Amino acid sequence: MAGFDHKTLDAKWQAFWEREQTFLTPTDRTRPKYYVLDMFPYPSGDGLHVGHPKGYTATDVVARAKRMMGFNVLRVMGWDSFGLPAERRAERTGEHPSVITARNIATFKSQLQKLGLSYDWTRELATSDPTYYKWTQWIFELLFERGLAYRAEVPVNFCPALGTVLANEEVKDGKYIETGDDVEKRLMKQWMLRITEYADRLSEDLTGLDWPPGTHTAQFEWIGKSIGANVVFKVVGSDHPITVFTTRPDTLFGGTWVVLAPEHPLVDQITTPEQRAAVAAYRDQVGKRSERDRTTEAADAPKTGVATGAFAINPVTGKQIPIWIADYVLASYGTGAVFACPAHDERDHAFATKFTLPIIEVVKGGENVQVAAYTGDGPHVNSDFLDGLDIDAAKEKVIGWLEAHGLGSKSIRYKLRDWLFSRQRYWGEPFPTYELPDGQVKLVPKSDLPVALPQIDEYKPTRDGQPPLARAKDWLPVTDKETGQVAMRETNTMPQWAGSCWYYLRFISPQLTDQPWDREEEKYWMPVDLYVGGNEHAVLHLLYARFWHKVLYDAGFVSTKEPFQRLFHQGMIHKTSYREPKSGKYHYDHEVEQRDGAWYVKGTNDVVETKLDKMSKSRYNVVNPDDMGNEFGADAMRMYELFMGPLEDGVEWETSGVAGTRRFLDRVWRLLVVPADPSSGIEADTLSGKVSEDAPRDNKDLERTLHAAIKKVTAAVTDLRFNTAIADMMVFVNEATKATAIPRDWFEMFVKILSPFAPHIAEELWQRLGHTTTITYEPWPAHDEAKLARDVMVIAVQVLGKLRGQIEVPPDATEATILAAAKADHKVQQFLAGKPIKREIYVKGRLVNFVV
RNA sequence: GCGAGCGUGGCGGAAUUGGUAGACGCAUGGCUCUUAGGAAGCCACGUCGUAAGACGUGGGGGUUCGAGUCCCCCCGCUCGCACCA
Repeated sequence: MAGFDHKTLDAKWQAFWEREQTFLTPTDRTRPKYYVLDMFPYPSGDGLHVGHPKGYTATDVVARAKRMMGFNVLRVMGWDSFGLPAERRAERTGEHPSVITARNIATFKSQLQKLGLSYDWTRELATSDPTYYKWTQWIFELLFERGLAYRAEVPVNFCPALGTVLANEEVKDGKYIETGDDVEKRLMKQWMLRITEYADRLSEDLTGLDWPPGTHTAQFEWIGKSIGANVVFKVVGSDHPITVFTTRPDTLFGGTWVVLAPEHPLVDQITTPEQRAAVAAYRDQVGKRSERDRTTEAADAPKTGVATGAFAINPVTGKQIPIWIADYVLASYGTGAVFACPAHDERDHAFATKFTLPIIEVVKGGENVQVAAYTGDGPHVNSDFLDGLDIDAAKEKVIGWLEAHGLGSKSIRYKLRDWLFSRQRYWGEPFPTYELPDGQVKLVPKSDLPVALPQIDEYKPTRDGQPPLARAKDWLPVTDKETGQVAMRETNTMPQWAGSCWYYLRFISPQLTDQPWDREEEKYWMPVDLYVGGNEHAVLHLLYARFWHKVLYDAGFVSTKEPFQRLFHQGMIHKTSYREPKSGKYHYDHEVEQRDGAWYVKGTNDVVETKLDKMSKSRYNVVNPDDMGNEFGADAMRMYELFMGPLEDGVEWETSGVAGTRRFLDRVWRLLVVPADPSSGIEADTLSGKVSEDAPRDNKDLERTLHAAIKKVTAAVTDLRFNTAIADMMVFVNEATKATAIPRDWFEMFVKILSPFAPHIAEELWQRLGHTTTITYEPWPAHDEAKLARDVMVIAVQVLGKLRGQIEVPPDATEATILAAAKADHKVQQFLAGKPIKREIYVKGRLVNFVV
């Protein structure tokens, strides 16, 4: 054995931490706090792959280092345990989802524990636990009481053949993508959350957050605030005017027709008898398309539409313009009606081209607006009182004019829609509501929470398409205490997002039974100082959680406006997958071989395609962290996860890289320990004697690399740039391996900075150095800037920007002596060769450049 | 289509932010030790060249004493967004 016995060490120290409760959250409140949080996983049946621990290892290094730096650290893990896969499995096997979920959680937990992650497991929680979802329901009641939860008839994708509701993603061209069964729009009463009420604050408060710019932008654009105007178009021969929303009221003079969404209520009233058949046919055709399909076409895609035969009056020109219907206008956005200005809008231009409608230029600056729309700025033309103004000035003026004439007003719209909060599933939080015979909806009294999920015999929807909870016949009726009437419980459940909207608060006091969290503790711990997770949650989860948090803030239950002060997305770990193109069959990497630059199934001529893919069981490219831990140890595995490359980058897993970090740890081990080697007569480990109190302290190279590593690792805890910090630790160990002796305090400093990365071996080394307590709370070493200086400065000498030599000078050498020394260098002299020096450039401590 | 980002050895990646390109690691080759295998240690490792040296960060051009880094054009890849009025 050339190094340490990782199996013994990993088990020994994991047992020690558990026995000593080393990672129990501290209770004194005098020290500064640090709340570091991982996005908690959905405990899938597949277990962990090596991609999961990347983020968890990064946060673990931060947590462990912060503890040593004197912070009280809140470091916790839980389970986002409601969700579809467990329900689907239950449908197949009849096993209760809670049983499936509990088993998966046990697997995940044991896999995580084998990595030595320093979670306070006494705070573990699961969103599907009634003691947890009791408070999810409690927050829902708060939303309801504040007018932010309401019920609405919402069209859902209903598949009669399957008797179930489908997500938009599952429907294409009116068919279920899996089976091809017809899908119809069916109105269902659904819970909605009024997130749009918080649109402005969700947008504005992003500014103060330390978030990746991409995520910041994604949320900002998702909310999609646009400022414009509502403009009233009178309809010829009708009392019902059309209100359109536009962000370009300045182009009204170029407005040559109006388009209504096919579903617009006015369509029936205004369509002329001649056009009725065409309109009906078009509406029928559009009705089959989902809104998603309608909105996933390019702006310049060919347009469809039908004229209603009716005419509207352009409010600024007074001219009559035709009214059309077209599917690119959506009933659910704006007012469901637009006016078209083909000269300055791509969609309108495509429409005008298709149906030969007039195009009037009103902003100068483009080429020929008959050929292509011009969307840039410029002076207005053909626009009466707007002529000569730029877009901003024209907008302001025309809105003033519209308001003065009662024909419109300034208006703000958001892309963000209210949040559809009902799911027709079993494995989710039941709504704490019931409906009286008269349709009135009431909340279950808070003292009766939680409304627990009832047992049912089958997890499928009912024959008539009711959600699975409708099968719980005994559970459905409930007596309203106020009126004595028998009411019916809600059969929808909440979406998976619900539980993850507030779990970071429950971690603060997860065992509390009479409150969701302790208010004083919340003031101490919030906000989350560092939140790490994948960027697939850039919008939905992170936006929904912010929304709930703001509601809780308004209600006085939390003390911060925002939950997550700093956000970081770790990159995904990929692995090559091998797939036979014909059959679509995947192969493990040991089943394939490379010949003449192509890949084949071993021993055959069957070609396989290679692709760098996400790890997934179905692609046969999963690397299991348990295998890595068994072969190389948890510490080597942890270090490789962070050494692979920058944390935010997606990289390919290379198992040979783990062997490299393992070799590094073996080298560290041998600095202190001579490993037992029975074959050469050494029966037990002994201390090497290399690390000693009286080792000479004049090894400047060793001291410098130590302090450089301390500096880099300390910075890495803040920057989350671990790969180069590990490289610097390797440099120190290479230097220490060369040294004949290492002062004991230097080695101890190194073991301390190593400990967040490789805690098992660090604890063992610490103990063998004679310490009796854990290294977890040892004070973090500080680097000494003076010790980073070298005895000699190496200065590069360039002539005309090309490297021609190097000189060594004392660190305190003046510029003049350095320049003189550089000129004296014989190699440099060859290139100067009597030519006059025009310029001498000296970059402090780095280089000299002569221009000749 | 629009937007953002990226392109560096056989591979993952470094580069003090305009100052010695290739740190650290993987893979590979050589040597030492070893009965052997393995481990460990040492050395080499961008290309061409015996060497001096020349060339070299996707390609082309520019700014500069000096460019992987800044500017312009092109090529390629990745990730977002996708008729939002």
